[in-house]
Amino acid sequence: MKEDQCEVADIWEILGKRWSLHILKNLSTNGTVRFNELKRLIPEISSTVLSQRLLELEREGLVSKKIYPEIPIRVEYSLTNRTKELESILHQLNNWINKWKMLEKKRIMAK
Amino acid sequence: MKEDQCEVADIWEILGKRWSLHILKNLSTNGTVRFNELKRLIPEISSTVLSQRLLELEREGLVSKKIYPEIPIRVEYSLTNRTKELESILHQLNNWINKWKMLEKKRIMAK
DNA sequence: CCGTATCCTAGCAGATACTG
DNA sequence: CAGTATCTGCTAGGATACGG
Repeated sequence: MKEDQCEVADIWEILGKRWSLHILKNLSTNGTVRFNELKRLIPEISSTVLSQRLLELEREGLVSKKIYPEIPIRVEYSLTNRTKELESILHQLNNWINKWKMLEKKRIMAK
Repeated sequence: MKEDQCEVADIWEILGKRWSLHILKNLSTNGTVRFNELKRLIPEISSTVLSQRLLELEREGLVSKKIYPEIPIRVEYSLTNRTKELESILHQLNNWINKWKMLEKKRIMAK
């Protein structure tokens, strides 16, 4: 009885978490980003959560992490190849939402 | 500064909630479904939560509700036209996940 | 600079019981 | 039948402070 829907639920549990999408989106548009840079790009996020999300995303193979053992240390995050395909899907989702919000506005104005 | 990403996050907050996808999926495959029918299709869900989710989904225009004032009362839920487009996106997402899980398995077996 | 450890809090999930 | 009301955990998220 555990069919495909459950799998979607799995990924949703990762992507559905707060900030996951913000992170992916920022990596998508900025390419390679450092930890604090990311934090500046998403000002409302806390280090704790950003760290957690990145760890999860890395574990799931959605984000790759590169450590440069310099002083001070430098860590760079980017999307993996696998995530590139996801990008297009997210893009579609985005379009869908925008279209839908526009219609929403029209409906309200029409009243 | 509230650009498109924020909108995606919005929708994710709805869809990302527990059971939302299960509900949409069931409506997708069964077409028109009554409250208790839905509850039977998702046995682990409670009335409280099902009711909440349906309300949220309805508010967001993802689900339509039709009330037949019979006795006993009959209420039917179904997807809206707008949600149909979403279906295809979710389907793609599903494919992506499955593909990705297969690769995952292969990697583990290759060890 | 890049995080982890700690503690605190809000809100969600679920069980149960009850109404039009 | 189709819900709402209420109560109780629980845990994800957030603020803060500190360490490699």
